[in-house]
Amino acid sequence: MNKTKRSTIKTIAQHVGVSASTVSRVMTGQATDYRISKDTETAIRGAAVKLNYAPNQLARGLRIKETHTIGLVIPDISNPFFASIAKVVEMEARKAGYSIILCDSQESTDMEIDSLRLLQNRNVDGLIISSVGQDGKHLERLHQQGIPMVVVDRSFPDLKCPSVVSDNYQGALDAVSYLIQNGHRMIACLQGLRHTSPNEDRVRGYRDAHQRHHLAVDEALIVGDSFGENSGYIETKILLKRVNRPTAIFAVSNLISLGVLRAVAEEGLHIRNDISIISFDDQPYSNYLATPMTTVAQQNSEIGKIACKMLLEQIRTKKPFEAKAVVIPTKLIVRQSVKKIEPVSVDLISQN
Amino acid sequence: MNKTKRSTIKTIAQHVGVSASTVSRVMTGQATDYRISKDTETAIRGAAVKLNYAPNQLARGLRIKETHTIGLVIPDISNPFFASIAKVVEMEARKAGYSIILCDSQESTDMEIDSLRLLQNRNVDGLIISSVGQDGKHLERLHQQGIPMVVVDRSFPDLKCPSVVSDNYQGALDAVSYLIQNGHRMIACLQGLRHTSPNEDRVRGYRDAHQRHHLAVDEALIVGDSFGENSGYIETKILLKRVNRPTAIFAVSNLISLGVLRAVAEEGLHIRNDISIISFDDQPYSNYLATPMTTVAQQNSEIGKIACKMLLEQIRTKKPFEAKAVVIPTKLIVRQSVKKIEPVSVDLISQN
DNA sequence: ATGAAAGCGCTAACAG
DNA sequence: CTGTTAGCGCTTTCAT
Repeated sequence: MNKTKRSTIKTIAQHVGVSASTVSRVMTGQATDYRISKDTETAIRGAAVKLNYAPNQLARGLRIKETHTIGLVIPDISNPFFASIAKVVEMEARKAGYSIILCDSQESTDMEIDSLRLLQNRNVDGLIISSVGQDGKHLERLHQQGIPMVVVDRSFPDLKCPSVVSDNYQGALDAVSYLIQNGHRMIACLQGLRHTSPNEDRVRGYRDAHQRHHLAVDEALIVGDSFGENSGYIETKILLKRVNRPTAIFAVSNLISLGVLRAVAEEGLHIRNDISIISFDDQPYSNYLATPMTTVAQQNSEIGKIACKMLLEQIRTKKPFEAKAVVIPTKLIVRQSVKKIEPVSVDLISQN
Repeated sequence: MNKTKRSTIKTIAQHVGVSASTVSRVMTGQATDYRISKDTETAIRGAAVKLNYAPNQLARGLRIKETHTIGLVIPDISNPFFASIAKVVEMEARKAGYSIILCDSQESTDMEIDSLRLLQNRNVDGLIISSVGQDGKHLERLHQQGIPMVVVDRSFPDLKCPSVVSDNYQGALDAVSYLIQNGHRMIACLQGLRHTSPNEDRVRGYRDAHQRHHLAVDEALIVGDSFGENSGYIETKILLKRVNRPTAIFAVSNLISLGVLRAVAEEGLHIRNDISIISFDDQPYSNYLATPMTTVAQQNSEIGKIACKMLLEQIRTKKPFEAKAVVIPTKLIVRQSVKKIEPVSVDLISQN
């Protein structure tokens, strides 16, 4: 309706009686470089605020080929882990004058590829991505085109591009070792999306913990196929029906452990008394659950902050990619969801 | 490094041997409108995929004055409530061909105003905002300029702009009535950021519930000033020290109730036995807490979905604003955090 | 110390 | 059925 035309560089040029170029120079802070007289400068600045001028970033971006936007593509913004990363990325980026275009890939590779295309068409200056793909093919393509990017949470061995991830292997190793030290021998591993680096690394930690304690891993106890709540629920339901029920569960994500809680409650069982659990991802509520949960905490904010800094650095220097992989340590937060038990029968095998 | 220039409309024009306009017409799907020959069309399409052409959205936006982006500004993306709204907004928007520029205002009015300016400079086609401001002044300005927008979660009586919010008043009324019906007479209200509509509406519900039961409200029991966890923690600590400790708490947000849990645990007390609680916002974990929590559930996804639809509708029709306020019902989810007690002394006053 | 002109990539009259 | 031209708002040589 009352669509008051936004004032442009031209508007204020004729208002002051100078050329557009001069206005541009003042607005981009090159007044002194071009030795523009103090008078005209103040006149221009005055008119700018009076006419409420703000540069059209679209036009600017088209001209200088820099949009000061960065694309953030993550598998699920409603997952607190990614939400907290998004939060700090947005904050850091904004401080540096960048805006975030958010894409939720919904754990789908197709959606992810679509997002990437879309972001590229919008000329983002860089990309922060937590990829759901099995491989880094589509990322490699972008990389070839010289688009600055950093991968978070999930990494690809063959992708020469900076990444920042938690020490998933060590975190899992710590968790499962703790279970074993507490006497557990039948430990189920509720894994997430397969062939993704956090999943593989955590499962590897699970395996190695067994090996270090000279325990065989029962492949039938490694189940699940998604980081979501439902996978945790379904697999737990099945596990609990087994004649030979595991004494503990290692859940590979916060959502999965939520599913475990649901299943355990439904079966009328109790965490700790009936089955122990350790979950990846500490949450604000972890300590206030029916049984306060022992977790592997990731440093979400650190991950986001470092990723953003690395990306901005890349953008600024326009330097070729360094495939630097930053690994952030995790921390085992011991609470009460693990019962100390006397290992039975099985542990005759392992005399460590 | 290997910065392969993106192909433009021109590239493919000379490749095929036609003019740029023709290419443009084909790419924008106006081939038939302009009765372009099947031959040239297929030739153009062929070249487009071969040269991996994708229109530069910046240039396009500059020209047609539509960027197909919408700005989403929310107080805290790491709050699950807002994260879930962001999720569905992104999904709906994308389906319609729009991208989201995300701004986290960090519960600060200044940041919010900054975000709005920024988004305007980026020529977003519309805005979805959950404002932290005391009034709608800065929103009114945008509104005057004819920028399509819809307000979510928080609304302003004097702002003539569509909004979609939960029925906060009714939700609070239900919750507090439930407490009263269970015999509670000293009910603390842990409120959030004052002068925001959800807070005021919920507090009003709290008051009216008392009135309907002919109970006086003790103003000293209405405390707190932020939707954050810390406010809930601090105020609860203080409440628990009172000689005349309240028997129940009505917490106005999920984060606040988390603070309550922390304080109560720290004091060695137990939810329900020592103090009852109802909290706004149901969460996936609510049912698995030490004492499963009775909550007022909002329909987050609905809110986001409707807001997005309304915005897109506005953008499409370019129709003047309708100040339609959509109100989404809440639902009281009864669990076990409220103890049934025999009202003492005080209730001699109320013989209803 | 400032202006004129060209052009970023695209679309939309207008002209055949 | 297709091409020419102009222009969105900005920056940046190149002049002066």
